[in-house]
Amino acid sequence: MTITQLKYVLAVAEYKNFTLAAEKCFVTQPTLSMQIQKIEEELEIKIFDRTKKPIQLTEIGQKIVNQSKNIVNEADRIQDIVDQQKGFIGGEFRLGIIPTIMPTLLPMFLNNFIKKYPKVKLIIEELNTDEIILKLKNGHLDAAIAATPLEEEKIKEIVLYFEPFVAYVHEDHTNFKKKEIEIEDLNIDEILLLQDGHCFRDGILNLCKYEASNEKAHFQIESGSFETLVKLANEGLGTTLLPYLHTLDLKENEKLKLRHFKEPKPAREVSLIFPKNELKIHIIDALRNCISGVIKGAIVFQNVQIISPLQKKT
Amino acid sequence: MTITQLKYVLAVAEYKNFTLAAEKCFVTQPTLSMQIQKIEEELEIKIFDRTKKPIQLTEIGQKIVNQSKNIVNEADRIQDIVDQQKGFIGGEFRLGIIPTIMPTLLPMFLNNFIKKYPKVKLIIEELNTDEIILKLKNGHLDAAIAATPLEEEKIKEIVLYFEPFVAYVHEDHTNFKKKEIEIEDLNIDEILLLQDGHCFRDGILNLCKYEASNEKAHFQIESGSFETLVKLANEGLGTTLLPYLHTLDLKENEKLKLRHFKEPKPAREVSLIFPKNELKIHIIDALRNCISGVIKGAIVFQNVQIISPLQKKT
DNA sequence: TTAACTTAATAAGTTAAACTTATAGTTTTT
DNA sequence: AAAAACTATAAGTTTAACTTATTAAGTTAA
Repeated sequence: MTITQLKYVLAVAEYKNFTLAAEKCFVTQPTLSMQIQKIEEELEIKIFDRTKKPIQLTEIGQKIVNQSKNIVNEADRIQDIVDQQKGFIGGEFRLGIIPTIMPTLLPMFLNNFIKKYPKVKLIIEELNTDEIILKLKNGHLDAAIAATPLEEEKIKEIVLYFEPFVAYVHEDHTNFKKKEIEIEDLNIDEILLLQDGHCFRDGILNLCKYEASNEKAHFQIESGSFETLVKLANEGLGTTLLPYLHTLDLKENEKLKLRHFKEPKPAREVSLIFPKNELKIHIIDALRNCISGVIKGAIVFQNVQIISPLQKKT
Repeated sequence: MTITQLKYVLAVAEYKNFTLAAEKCFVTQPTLSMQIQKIEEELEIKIFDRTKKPIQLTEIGQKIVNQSKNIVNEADRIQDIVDQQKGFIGGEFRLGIIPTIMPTLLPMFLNNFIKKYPKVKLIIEELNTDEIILKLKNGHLDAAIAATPLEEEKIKEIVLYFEPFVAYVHEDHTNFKKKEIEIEDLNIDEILLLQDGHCFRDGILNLCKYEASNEKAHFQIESGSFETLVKLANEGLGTTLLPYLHTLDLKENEKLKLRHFKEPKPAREVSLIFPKNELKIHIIDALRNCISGVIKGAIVFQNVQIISPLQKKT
């Protein structure tokens, strides 16, 4: 049994097709067929059920695939360990970003980063916080950008910036007449929120002293993007809260509806998070420097109070 | 990088000697030298510092060795997975046993087991409970025999038997005159205990309503074996508690000093414990049946109260 | 239902890798 | 200084991995 054979098995399991899998492995189809046969003979089991079309995994085959993923993953980390020791800034780097940060932050640093570190192959995934934590722990991600603090045992957080929330108010609302508003001016019943799963939503619920045990009957409208929420607010359907960076993209007439909070402004803490093993710490450092550089020009430091992204457990 | 190369690296790291490592790997010394060189070239680092005698690992080499252990371990599990699927009873099986169970239980079933399952290569280690839990979790052990319940998330327990505690009392002590004694007759200050780390000790402390926060000033005498404790008790230095199976090995004149408890007798629960992944469940089943068989002749069921091996967190 | 197509397996041959024996070069021990 | 212990190198063999070419089997389309 070789690591190469395991990689072939994983490829066939993924593509359900020997020919395609062979291409992806940069070998010819007979090579791959023979190697698969060899490992099947060695273990004296069939990994694939070739009678089905497309090819299916056998029961034991599925178990072997799962274990093979572990092995191949762990094997790939050898190179990471070496790179870290050498201080080499390069190789694959998988970065997760939560949806409410992705569209504003990514364009600010991405170009800069890939020019500065051309040897790094950055693979970016949009994921919510729960998925990110899972993937950081099992090694599918090298780092992520999310709202913190998360209080996760095996995950380290480095704060990048504090992003104040800004209220987006309809012209007819009483808050529209105020220059600055306070948390007490908000009514949980009239706030438009992102659908569940977005940690930004949890943060807002904390802000409004929402108890996790309550029914959700109030929130009839929940969207997956701020754009929708802004449009709904325009229709007079409620107030929404936007992270500061999102407000920069609004049209001029929409910006008039923004109302900042009095200090200390409610804000979210945005951090670069990564496993405590610090496997790719050099790339993480590079990334942090890069983001800190661009963010200084965009967010001035203010007196803020941090809203936790975790739901309060009453 | 191949699994074979990683195994060679591990062998050299273990034996600090290419020639010896080569033997253990069943290849010639040049083969091993060349393969080590090859992986070093591929990673462009030196794993071993050959200037030192005996050969030492470099800093990065140590990290690679650690990771290689993971990989090789995970790779070995492929065969386990296949064996499990086939219901094959064989291969290596690593069993941990706590020191207070080892000398009495092991001789009772070992011969029987190895005759019944000649294909199983049983590797037995004497370890205390903490070490056992650690090694079960990281895969260095396949199963273990320990006092339970342990309330460990990822570990499954199958009760083998309940083993009553028996008091061993000096002739001059008031308890010596009683036919049966009660827990209340015991005074924590005069009980001879095993040194810390043995879970049997923790069990006894629970039994005597010892509070974990107390000072340990009372226990001046703590030994690593029951033999010593018995001798100390013979000298009139205190009372000790023995698990029932240990009392069978006492000399006739010593047996006269044993005092059983009134029912419900304090007892420890002895279980076969193993990771919930149930990787070697067939061997575990075989082992359980084997032990249950011999134990039925040795311990008759009685009314008992289980003493937890965990220290109570008042 | 036959022909064309898709896909996996097999055969034969090549290349590359892993391994062997023999030997040279170091360092350590006596 | 010689012997011993140990690793590296060289040359050659065996084995394994891979290639191209072809066959076989199943699927789709005419």
